[in-house]
Amino acid sequence: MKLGELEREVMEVVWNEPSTEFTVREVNQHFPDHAYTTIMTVLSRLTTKGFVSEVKHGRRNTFRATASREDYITGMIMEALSSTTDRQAVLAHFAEALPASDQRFIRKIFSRDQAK
Amino acid sequence: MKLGELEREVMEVVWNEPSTEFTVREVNQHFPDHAYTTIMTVLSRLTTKGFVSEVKHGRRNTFRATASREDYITGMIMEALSSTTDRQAVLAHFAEALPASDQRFIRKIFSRDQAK
DNA sequence: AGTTTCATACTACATTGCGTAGTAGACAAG
DNA sequence: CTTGTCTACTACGCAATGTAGTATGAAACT
Repeated sequence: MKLGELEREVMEVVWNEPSTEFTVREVNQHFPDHAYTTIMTVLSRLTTKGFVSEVKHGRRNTFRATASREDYITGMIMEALSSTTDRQAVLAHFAEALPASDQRFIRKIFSRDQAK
Repeated sequence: MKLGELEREVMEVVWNEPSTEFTVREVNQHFPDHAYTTIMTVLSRLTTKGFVSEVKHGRRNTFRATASREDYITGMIMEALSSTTDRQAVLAHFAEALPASDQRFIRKIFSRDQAK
């Protein structure tokens, strides 16, 4: 599922501390220019979308990320990839377009677990 | 730039024959359930967005893709990647999540131009 | 030439997603 | 019991997109 701009910014906050449970107020403190209820709405929508889970602690509910940023981005990439029949053309294109440092990194990954 | 659902479907049509110049009617024939003018509007918007170029042939204009599907998808992947500070975590995650056949393919690419 | 056909340009409206936030009601603390 | 805070519910505006009608003008047919 796709995220809007503010939704994404909120996710950045919770992704940065994956094991922390945030109250609305704590999240809101990262967004001084947005109303408390705006952040509530966003968190609520993110809950519906499954990006955060809401834990009820009496009346002070908390939110935490259900998955990591890496999961999300990897998911986006997978989705992009799945939208073509010619995966190899895309992969090749993609590999070439990557900066050299990323290419080296990938090379390293794949030579490391060559055995597997 | 992002595409809507119908916009994307129209792009699929023109991407499938990159060197063909399509008239509106020709594109419309792939969408029997949509009005001619709907397809016109979509093609017009795709022109504005730069995904197709419009060539005026007197009164029967034609449209063709300005870039390949691979370009587009690669662009999406790059954009996804650029939205994190920790590229390597994502790349590693991504590499692991790929099906074995894709992994083999990447391995092959990178071992081929090891020299470069 | 006059009429019919067809393509395009322009305009318009509905829906949806998202950002924005107010208000009401519940509950807790002082 | 009053004041502060938290959540649930509701609402509104805007932009993107899907949808398509109408007007206009050119081409083709007779």
